[in-house]
Amino acid sequence: MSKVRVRFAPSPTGPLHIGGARSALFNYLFAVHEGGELVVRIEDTDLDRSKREYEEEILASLRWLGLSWQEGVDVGGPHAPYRQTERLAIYQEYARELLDRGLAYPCFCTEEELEAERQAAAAKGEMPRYSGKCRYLTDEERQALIDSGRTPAIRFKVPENQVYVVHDLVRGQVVFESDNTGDFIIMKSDGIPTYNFAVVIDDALMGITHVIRAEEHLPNTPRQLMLYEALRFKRPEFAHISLILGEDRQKMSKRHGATSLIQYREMGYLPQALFNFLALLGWSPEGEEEILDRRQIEASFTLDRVSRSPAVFDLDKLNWMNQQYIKKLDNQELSERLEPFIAATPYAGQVAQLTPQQREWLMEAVRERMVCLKDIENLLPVFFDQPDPDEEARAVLSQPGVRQVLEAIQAKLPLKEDPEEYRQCIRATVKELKLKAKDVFMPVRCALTGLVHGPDLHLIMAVWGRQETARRLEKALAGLKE
RNA sequence: GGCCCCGUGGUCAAGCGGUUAAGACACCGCCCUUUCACGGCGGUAACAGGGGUUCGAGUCCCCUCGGGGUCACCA
Repeated sequence: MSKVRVRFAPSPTGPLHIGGARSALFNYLFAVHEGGELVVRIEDTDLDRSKREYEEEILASLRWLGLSWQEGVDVGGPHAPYRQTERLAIYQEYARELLDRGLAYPCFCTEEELEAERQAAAAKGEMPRYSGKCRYLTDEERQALIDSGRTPAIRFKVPENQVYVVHDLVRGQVVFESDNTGDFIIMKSDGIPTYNFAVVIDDALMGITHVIRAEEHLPNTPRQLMLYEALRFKRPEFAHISLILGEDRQKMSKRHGATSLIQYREMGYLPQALFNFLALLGWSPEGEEEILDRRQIEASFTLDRVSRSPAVFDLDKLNWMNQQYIKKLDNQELSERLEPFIAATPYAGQVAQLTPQQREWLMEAVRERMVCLKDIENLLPVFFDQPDPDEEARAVLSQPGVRQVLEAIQAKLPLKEDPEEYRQCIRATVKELKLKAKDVFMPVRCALTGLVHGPDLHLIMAVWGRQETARRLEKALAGLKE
C-alpha cells in the first residue's frame, strides 16, 4: 500500500469558511493518523473572484487552527507549482491529448446561446443539459467559425450508456448513469481549465490517494471518474463528508451569521476549541469524552467513524467548549491570549499599570466567567470604574446597618495586599457583627462596585489594592444617605 | 423538475439483529456559594411513517413522507 496522500484545495475567493475548515481538518487528521502527507493546493482558476489576499488569509486561518502540511503553495514541494493558474500549460497539454484522441471537441456556442438553450429546456420542463450541438461539426464548419472570430471552449465527450460507480469511503457505493450528464466543458475559451478538469489532473499528478471533500462535490464525481478513465489515470479513493448546516438546516452561508474562521478568532474563540468542536461535527471518537486535545483526536481519527448525515452547527455547544478550554488555560496563557482583546478596550492603559501579581489575580477573577475572550471587555469595568449603584445595588444599600458594616471593614482593611487577607477581613467582620455572610458581602460589593453581581469580591479588592479599596469605601460611605 | 445524499431527543451523537436506546450541549430542579458564573447531583426529551425478512429490527430490504445537495465557459 502506497503512502497516504491527501489534499485540501481551496479557492481563494473569500475567507476560509467553517465548512472549508472542517474539510481541511478531516484531511489533516486522516493524513496524520495514517502517517501520510497533506498538500495544500490553490484552485484559483476563477480569475474574476480569486484574490491573492484571500489565499493568504486562508493559509493563515489554517495555521491558526493548528493544521500543518508537507507540501503546498507556501512551503513548496516536489509537485510544484501548487497554484492552478501556474499550471496552465499542463492542463492545455492534456486537453490537446483528449482532442487528438477524439475524446473531446471544440465548442463554439456562446454563453448567450447556451443560456437560451437552458431557458428553452426549462420552459419545456426538461433538464438543462448540453445538446451536443458542436459535437458533430465538420472540420470545415469549425474552420469557418474560427475564421469568423470565435474562440472555442473544449468539451469532453461523455460516454454513452455507461454506469459510473463511486466507492465512497463514508457513503458506500453510489451509482451514476452517464446519460444524465451532458458533454461538459473542460477548457474555457480563455484557455483556463474548469474545476472538474483541473482537479483530476492535479490530483493524479500529485499522487493524491484519497480525495476527502464536502458532499456537495458528490454529483461532480462521475464527471471526474470519466476523466480519470479518459486520461488513463489511476483513480483515488473518495470520501464525501456531510455538510455543515445552519439553524434552518440549509447549507451554512453568510446569512447564518459568523461563518469564517477569522470571525471566530476575532470573537475570542480558541483554536483548540474550534479544532475539537469541528472534529466532533461529523466524527465521533469511541469513548464518551468529548473534550479531546489535538493529539488524542489525531490518534483516534478514522474515516469509518465519520457520519453520513449532515450536522447543524450548534453555537451553544461551541460556546460551552470554548469556555472549557479557557478554564484550562493557566494565568500566563490566559493573559497572553487576552492581550489583544484588552488592548481593544478603554482599560488597556490601566491594565498595563497592574503589577504582575495583580494581573494574576485579575486572571483568576475573570477566568471562569468568560465564554469568549472578547467577554473580557464586559468584565474589566468593575476593576477600573466605580459607577453609581444600580437599582438592585441601591436596594441592598438601603438596608439598615450598611454603614456599620462598611465602617467595620474600613477599620480592618489588611495591610498586606492579598486576596486571602481581604477575604479574612470580610469574614472577621461577619463574625464581629454576628451577621450572615451574605449580609456583609453584598453591601460591601454593592458599595464598592455599584453592582449586585460580579467576580469574587476578594479578588477584585486585591486587584484594586489597599489604597483604591480604601478610597472606594470612603466614597461609598460619603454617598450613604444618613 | 432530473440525478444524488441524508433521516435516533431541540442540537451533536453512540448503536453496527437481542441494550432499562449511551454520552455531550441546551433546558428544568436541587446542592455548593456573598452574588452571578464555575462545579456536583438529578430530571424532561428520540429510533419520520408503512410494509416486509427474521424466533427477534433503531440496526437488513422495499415504498411513502420529510430535509438537503447538485444540475455554469463557479469551484
